[in-house]
Amino acid sequence: MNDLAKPLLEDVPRLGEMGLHNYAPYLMNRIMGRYNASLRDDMASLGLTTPKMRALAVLSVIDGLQIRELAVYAVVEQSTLSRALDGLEAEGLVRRDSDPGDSRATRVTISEAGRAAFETLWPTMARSYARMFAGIPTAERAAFVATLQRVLANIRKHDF
Amino acid sequence: MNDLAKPLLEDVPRLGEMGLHNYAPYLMNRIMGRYNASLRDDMASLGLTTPKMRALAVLSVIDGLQIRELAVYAVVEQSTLSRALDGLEAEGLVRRDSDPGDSRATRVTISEAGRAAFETLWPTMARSYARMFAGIPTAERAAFVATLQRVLANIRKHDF
DNA sequence: CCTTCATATTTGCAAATGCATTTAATTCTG
DNA sequence: CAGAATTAAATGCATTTGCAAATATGAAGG
Repeated sequence: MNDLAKPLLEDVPRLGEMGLHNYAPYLMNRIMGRYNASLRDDMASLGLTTPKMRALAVLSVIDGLQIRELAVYAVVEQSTLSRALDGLEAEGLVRRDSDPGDSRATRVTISEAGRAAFETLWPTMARSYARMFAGIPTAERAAFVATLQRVLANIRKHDF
Repeated sequence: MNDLAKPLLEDVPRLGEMGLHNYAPYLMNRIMGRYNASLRDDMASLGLTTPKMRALAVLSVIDGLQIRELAVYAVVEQSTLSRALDGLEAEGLVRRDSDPGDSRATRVTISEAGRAAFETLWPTMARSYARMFAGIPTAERAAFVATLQRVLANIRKHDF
């Protein structure tokens, strides 16, 4: 066993000492739990599920992704995404075409109807976002996003 | 309709303009998606599910909560928590006692075995946490947590 | 004090989820 | 270049989830 690793492991602070409200992962779960739940309710009234909504949101920004890439971006299990795409395709909001460069893969394209659908739900998302950061100055928001980007870079498996 | 609300709604920036990687809720979902998935795998090998693990984590810090409070703290649907507690109680990790002051309610207490169980899984959580914030200086972490607390205060429904 | 409304928890049930497997295609290796 | 290992996506299936209803208790109003 490595000598250097030991002190690090022994130095782990206890959760109770830090307190839940100073533990970033806890706070982030609390926040996203509420954010996603509230968004899910809004989406339900528009006939969309969370996986469908996330797929549309990502595709509205980066179109023509492979399904496995979309799964990473949208933070949805690949099998769940596959079924969400069945629905979106049936509703004419996206198209699945075989990837010309790799015939195992499928590229997903958002349709005009899909863009229109996202346009109708975006104000709801934007409203949630505005509420989250209400009263937080621009500089603080920017610093926050910068840290989020560093954290994502630390833990992501894929390089996107 | 209120005059003041209109300009705000029209001013909503588009997601595409901001880009996914500058959109805080997106980044947080990406981060927590990976964090929770990785933790879930680790917990599975210890025979615990995410709801069980979260309940134990919260109780290790704040014991004797009512179930509905625990559901909020642990970010678990109450019906799901109810079933997770069935499991934890059967394994002797927590106890459910009728609340003396309100016999509709149940207070949940962590047992010694429960604390011990959490002690064994905490190093795993701490390792994930350390990895997330590797290379991020103390001051930046503190600012980040401060912003998280403000955001939570903005969106939470309960005052805890 | 009784009726009505609200709150805490559990449970039934249908739907959603995710793991593991399958199918199909690509890449690697000897 | 044949065979083995890898990757992309879809699907079968058991588990999990969460909504809604049921149960039980407490609080409020006339």
